[in-house]
Amino acid sequence: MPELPEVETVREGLERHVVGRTVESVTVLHPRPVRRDLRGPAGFGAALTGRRFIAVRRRGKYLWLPLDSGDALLGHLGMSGQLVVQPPGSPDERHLRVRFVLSRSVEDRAQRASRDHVHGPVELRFVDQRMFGGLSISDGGAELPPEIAHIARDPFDPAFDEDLFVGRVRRRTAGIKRLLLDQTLISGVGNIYADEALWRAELHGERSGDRLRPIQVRRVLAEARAVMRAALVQGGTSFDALYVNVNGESGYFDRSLHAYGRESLPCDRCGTPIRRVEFMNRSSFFCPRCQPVPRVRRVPPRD
DNA sequence: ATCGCGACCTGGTTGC
DNA sequence: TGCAACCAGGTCGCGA
Repeated sequence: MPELPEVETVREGLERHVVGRTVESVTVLHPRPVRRDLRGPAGFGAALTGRRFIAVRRRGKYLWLPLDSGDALLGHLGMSGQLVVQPPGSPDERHLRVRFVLSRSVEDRAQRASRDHVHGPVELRFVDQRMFGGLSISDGGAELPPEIAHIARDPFDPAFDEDLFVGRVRRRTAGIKRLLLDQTLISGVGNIYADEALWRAELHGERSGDRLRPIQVRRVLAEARAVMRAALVQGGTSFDALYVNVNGESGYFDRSLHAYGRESLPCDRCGTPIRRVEFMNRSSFFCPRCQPVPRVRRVPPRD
């Protein structure tokens, strides 16, 4: 379940191993992951062949790789996506969907020789069991793909506007968890870190945005930052070399979770069993004592 | 504009 | 042992 920390870990890996390389060939093994690209699988591959990756950027859970053409390769990992860098010839992953064979230019080889000892071709592979994720080419999207212009800045973006976020949350009637998951308000937060941030802030996810004090919104934002920062530090150390993992490192971080996935286990603060409830067709975990359900029930408007 | 829900996907796990 | 139901959840699109 890649959220911001996992995606940032992938970004760093790609920056190290893919930037500067040129696309020699592209093989789309399943059409679904490139469904958003109107060129179709063949056109997608043709448009990328011969292009060079010049950077890797991220906003929230989206990644994009600006190309030497001014366009960009835009990607989202969805629920189960991975981007891995492998030596050519290594066995295909079970759910390999797209393969990019990358070469390294002579000038780039000289430039980066001290940072990266892999000189031969490598493969960038998009692996995705459930295929909620995808790749597409964003025309002119090097700076910021227009497809994701509606996504808010994430809390690690230096230009993230905290006052703006607080103001927008406090004008909304939806529960704070739903608002944390709204990528147009704040990006990068998913179900796991939303629950963790709320546990740390001692707020129930159903508390309406417009009934929260500014300091409470600031608190949950600070906790979201803190928990994602901690995950990022751990995730960043869980791989090196060529293998850029997405799912693997969440296992490391499991041990640091206080709410998510801990149904019936004692709250680490007060010992009360953690509760699990259905929410938005998924699960929410919270401590019923530290995070009391709001007294005034939010009722959806009738008629 | 905002809210809240269902659809999209696959495969590992659970229960009968 | 076999099979079906359930569960994981990010994002989009829709109706209200």
